[in-house]
Amino acid sequence: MAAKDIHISDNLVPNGLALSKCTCMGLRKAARAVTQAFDSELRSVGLRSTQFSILSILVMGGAKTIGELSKYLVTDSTTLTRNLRPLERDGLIAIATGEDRRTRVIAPTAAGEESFAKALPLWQGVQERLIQKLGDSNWNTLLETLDMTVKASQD
Amino acid sequence: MAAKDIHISDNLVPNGLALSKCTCMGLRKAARAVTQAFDSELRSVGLRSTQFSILSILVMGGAKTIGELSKYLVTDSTTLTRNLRPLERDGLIAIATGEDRRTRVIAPTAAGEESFAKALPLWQGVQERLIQKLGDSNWNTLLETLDMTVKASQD
DNA sequence: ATACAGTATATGTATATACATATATTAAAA
DNA sequence: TTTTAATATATGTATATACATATACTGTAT
Repeated sequence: MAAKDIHISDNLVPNGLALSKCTCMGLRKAARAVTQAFDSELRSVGLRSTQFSILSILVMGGAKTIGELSKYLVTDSTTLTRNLRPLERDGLIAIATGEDRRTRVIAPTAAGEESFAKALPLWQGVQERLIQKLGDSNWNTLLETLDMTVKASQD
Repeated sequence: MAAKDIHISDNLVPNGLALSKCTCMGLRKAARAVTQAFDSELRSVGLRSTQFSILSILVMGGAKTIGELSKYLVTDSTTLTRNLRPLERDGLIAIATGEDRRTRVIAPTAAGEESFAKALPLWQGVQERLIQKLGDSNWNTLLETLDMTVKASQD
């Protein structure tokens, strides 16, 4: 049975809101689908989506502390501490103590920049195919509403 | 430094695509933000977003196999096998062997229906606040483009 | 200068996620 | 009918995620 053949018939709560339109489920579902697509391409260079994101921020934007990264990525800082481990282990980033010695300053290594450079055309391929399938207008709308959603969830 | 003060200045790849507009990063970021909001409400009834989603499908749509759930949720079936564990351990679902004895049929228990009923108004609160903050039109657009994105990622 | 409050990160624990692989069962082929 | 291919789920392993709590450091008040 294909996914599209599954119908959750009785899915209206009393006031008319549909559970099948749960914002959280919809977002997580789409995030899984898209992550699978990106991960599948990036696998050949040994990176995952999350790792590529972190690397891209560091390579394009320069060294950042864990706190800065976690705010930018809307990730708990304890999550980020752990997300950095595989990158450090593989020699793609370096973690140093900052001037404020409570902080850790994360910088890409030469190997990290190289890995990012290898991954970039693969990323670009998936990104472009997705934009093309969605259409420019829908894709732009998607990215805009995602940004709004992040802000709306936070205040 | 606030997240909005962080600027990834040099973020255009040669052909003009911006890394900061990575579809995957945007989706994952928004999924984290929204999940945090829903989880924060659902915590008082001991459910997480993922668990609430699964419960809602079973309660509103009836028993489903792991395969059916995994297709509907765009989740790897091995992930679903594991997602069910906490729900089973807490007595909210029952897992039985189907007529096709390779399959497992997942059904909500009475406790599961009760837990879902308790969670529903909490879910509704977060959902409505989000819709209100985004505006009906933006929210509808979001849910539509998310659906499109799932489809686009899959073919 | 010292005590105390606040901040940045780390660790313990639990769930979420997926790939590679193994197992069990069904369906198809010979 | 026996063999073989396909399907559904489970397990091993690794990463992603966040909360509660602990630790280390900074800044402030006295």
